[in-house]
Amino acid sequence: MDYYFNEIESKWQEYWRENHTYRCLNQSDKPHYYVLDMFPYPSGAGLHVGHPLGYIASDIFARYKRLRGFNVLHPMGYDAYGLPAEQYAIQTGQHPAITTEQNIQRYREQLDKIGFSFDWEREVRTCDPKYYKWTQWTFIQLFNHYYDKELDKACPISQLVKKLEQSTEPTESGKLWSEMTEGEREDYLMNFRLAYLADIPVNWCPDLGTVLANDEVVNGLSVRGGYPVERKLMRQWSLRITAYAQRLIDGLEDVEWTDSLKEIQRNWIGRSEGAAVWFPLDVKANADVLPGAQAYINQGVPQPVDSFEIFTTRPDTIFGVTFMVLCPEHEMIDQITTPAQREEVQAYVNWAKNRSERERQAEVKKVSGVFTGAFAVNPLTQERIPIWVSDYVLAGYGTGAIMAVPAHDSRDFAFARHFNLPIRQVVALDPNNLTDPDTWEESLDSKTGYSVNSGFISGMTVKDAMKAVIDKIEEMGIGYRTINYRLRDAIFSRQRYWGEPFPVYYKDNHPYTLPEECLPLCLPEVKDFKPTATGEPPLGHATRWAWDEKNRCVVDNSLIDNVNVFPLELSTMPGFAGSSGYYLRYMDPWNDNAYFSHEAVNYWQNVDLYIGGAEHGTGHLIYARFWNKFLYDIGLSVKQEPFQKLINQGMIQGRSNFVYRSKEDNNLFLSKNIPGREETTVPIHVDINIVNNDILDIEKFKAWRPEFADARFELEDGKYVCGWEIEKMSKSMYNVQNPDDLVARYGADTLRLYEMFLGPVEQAKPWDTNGIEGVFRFLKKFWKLFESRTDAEPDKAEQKILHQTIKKITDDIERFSFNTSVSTFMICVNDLLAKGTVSSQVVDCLSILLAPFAPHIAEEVYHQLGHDTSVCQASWPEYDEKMLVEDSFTYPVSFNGKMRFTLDLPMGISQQEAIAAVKADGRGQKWLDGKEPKRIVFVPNKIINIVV
RNA sequence: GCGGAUAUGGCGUAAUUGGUAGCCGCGCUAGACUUAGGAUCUAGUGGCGAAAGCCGUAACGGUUCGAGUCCGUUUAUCCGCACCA
Repeated sequence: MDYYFNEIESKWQEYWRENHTYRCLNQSDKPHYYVLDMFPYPSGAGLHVGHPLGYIASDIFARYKRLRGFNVLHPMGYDAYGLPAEQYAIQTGQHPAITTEQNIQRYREQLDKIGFSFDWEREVRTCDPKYYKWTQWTFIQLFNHYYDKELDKACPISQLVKKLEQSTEPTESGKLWSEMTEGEREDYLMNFRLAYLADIPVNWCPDLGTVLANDEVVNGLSVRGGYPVERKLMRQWSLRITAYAQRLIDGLEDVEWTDSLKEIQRNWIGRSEGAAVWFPLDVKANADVLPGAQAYINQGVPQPVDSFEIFTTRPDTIFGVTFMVLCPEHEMIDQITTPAQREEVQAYVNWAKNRSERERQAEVKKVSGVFTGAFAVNPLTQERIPIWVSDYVLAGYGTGAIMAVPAHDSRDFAFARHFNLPIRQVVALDPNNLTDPDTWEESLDSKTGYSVNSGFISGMTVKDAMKAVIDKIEEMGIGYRTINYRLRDAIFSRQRYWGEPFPVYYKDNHPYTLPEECLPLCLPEVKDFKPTATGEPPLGHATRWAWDEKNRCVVDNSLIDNVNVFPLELSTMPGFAGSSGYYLRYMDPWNDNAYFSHEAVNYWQNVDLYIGGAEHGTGHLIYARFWNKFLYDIGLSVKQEPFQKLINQGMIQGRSNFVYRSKEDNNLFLSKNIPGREETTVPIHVDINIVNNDILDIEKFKAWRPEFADARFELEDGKYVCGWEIEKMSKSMYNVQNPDDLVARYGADTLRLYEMFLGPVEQAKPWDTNGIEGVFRFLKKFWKLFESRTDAEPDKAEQKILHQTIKKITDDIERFSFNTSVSTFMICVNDLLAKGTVSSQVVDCLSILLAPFAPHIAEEVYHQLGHDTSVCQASWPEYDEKMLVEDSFTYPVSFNGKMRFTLDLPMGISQQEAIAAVKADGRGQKWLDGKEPKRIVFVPNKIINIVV
């Protein structure tokens, strides 16, 4: 009987569904293992062949772990909130919930056909109120916690309040806590809450009508849609992820991720060690602008404006400072600019402010700036230095003010050259051989030299000088050792509809969170998905928020407590809100009373294996780690790191096919290798589904589009050969391969094996189906092998093949080398077929080995061999070392390092025996030529080398 | 510019981790069985050479009896960050 994959696959998929074969319980005597895929955003385009790549890999591992006796949690769900559904809603009026539901249905159908072993009873959707209740709940916890720097963890804000109540010191605002009004207290606490509201410069995308997080903007364009993004000051919710910067770096030590991904995260967090130094204003030099300066000079009253704080990673170069630079946004520019410079400075600041983010980034090399007329004092040398303004100093990093050392910083160097400012060398690779900096072509940024012209640090290495300078400034009280991070707080508001509503209302303009028992605060219906006429987010259209428990209800965007009416927050949460903790919810998705129970999290701990794309390296994977660490601090999650081992599946690119249309004759198409084709034709994308192995199906091509119905062809060898190119997988290039077609044609098992066979999971690769036949052929051969089995006991040769296969497959799975596993299976089946007979015992064992990879055929074979349970309840076979032992080893024999021949010798022989065997061999006699060897290198089971 | 990675036949890849480079698959060539082949099977397939043999893992150099693998320099490609002081 032939291998009818259709029958087999639908039969077992139904069996698994009916028997809840992959249901996973939270109680078990077995050890636990959690295998997770990054859950997909259900886009309208459906699943393409790139999605299942990671899912197949994780499914193989999950199935393998089950066979190894683990209780495996392997869930799936949907990251269902997102911009595309909402953009579609704006265009068509179709409610995003409906589109999303349809897309989810389609995804589910597609996934089911591939035969995954997900426990669908644990499915989560981020847009489900039962789920986002806990997203909102976590937000409330973030709001109600602050980061205690001494304990180095999040603590309840009530503890901070208690400290403030007991404190006799005034706060930074200058007032005692007890003297503050409620509003002042709320404002003050806002500086500490882990979820806080603040006026911050944000990435505003006018076309999307929302703000975006840093990782959602690339080169000044939005990741979604590619619209321009501008900087804008807005009142927004943010998460104080920067409080966790150090722990996010440290935690990378404890996880098994690739070095490159860890490095991406380290770079994104961007830790820099250095010093903050106060550069006082030179009051005398600025007397004409500084209020109170004359009084200070004449009568010695306190200094009116004290100083600028700068951050530097090169405190050792402080003797080389020749000017200071402020960012255009710096708040003190107005106070220090001299009347003579005022007009010019204001013009520059305005110009800088109105430049788009993209312009600024595109013109990085262009130097611009303006002198304020003011001067500061180098606190170490008492030297007077001019203060400039330039947009190469960024407002968001450090303090927005720098000390410029043009000799040793390339940007300062370019600035100094452009404005003709002095350059002073204070570091040299060779202190005895200094050259005039004015003749330099570039600055000396290296940290390997020695300090020169630098007072007490002259002669020290840069490293020592750094330490000495920091010690000195701390001693003098003019600065301190500090660390800066590039990481910014995560902007958490989106002016969009399709997201989690904030559980927040406003009283006297101050935000308060809803009581927990009021959650979830459901997303209301709106009649329009666009912003309101007054510029409010879409939720401003809502007239009734569906919520009326506990005698409270929300009407007209307002919370009514029967006495007062409070407006609600109208923005929604960003995409990463729902995806930051979903892996924890899978542990206990039915729980209505908690995010997840202590029992569940104590059992599962964290994700053992996480598979997904590296493109989430600076987004989801940072946010989720932050989210988890916060939940850890408040006693919910039990591990500091959410994802123990992480594998990044490589991106699958599209492989486009082309036909070549003659320039003269629109109906004539030339095959790729026709001479002169390149000059006389235009390549046209052709649907890859009507091309097989680069050979065009001419009839299907004619039927594809009316314009090609009368097409004529110039063929080669009777075939039309198409051209091809690797491009992004996209509808417009007709190169999207969806898995359904392949499943229909070859079956799910072939698709699964083929996706693995394509190459290492981690590697990016173009999709092509050129090799899929070979994998299909293998399954047919395996089926043939199964049908030709005998009831005899397996003989020695079979056992050797089998045990080699067990060993190889086991090793391959353990190191995620699934492409070599497929090869191993092929070799095994070829060997057994070549041998002629195979014992059903061997086939039985092979069905278990194959079950993770090709579960349907394995299940069918396993049952036909007389088992009445699912193959996934079998146990993984152990190989027997004895079956693998070779009785001889083939030694390469070399003379004077040159390999001359090989010699089969028994295992475990001694050097004497080996050399005797070489001497006995005719080839050995020839090379020794009667001489005694000078030296013998003998490595058992490796090599025999003879020096003559 | 900084950081990370990769480089092997016509193609995807493999190499017991320093030990006969090219397993497995695709493609290709020849053959068998066939009314037929988008089925199946057999043999061959890195290059040069009639053969013996020589050459060959991006390039050059080094360590080693022995290097695809380790070290150094260079080149190319991919990815991440990018005026982060």
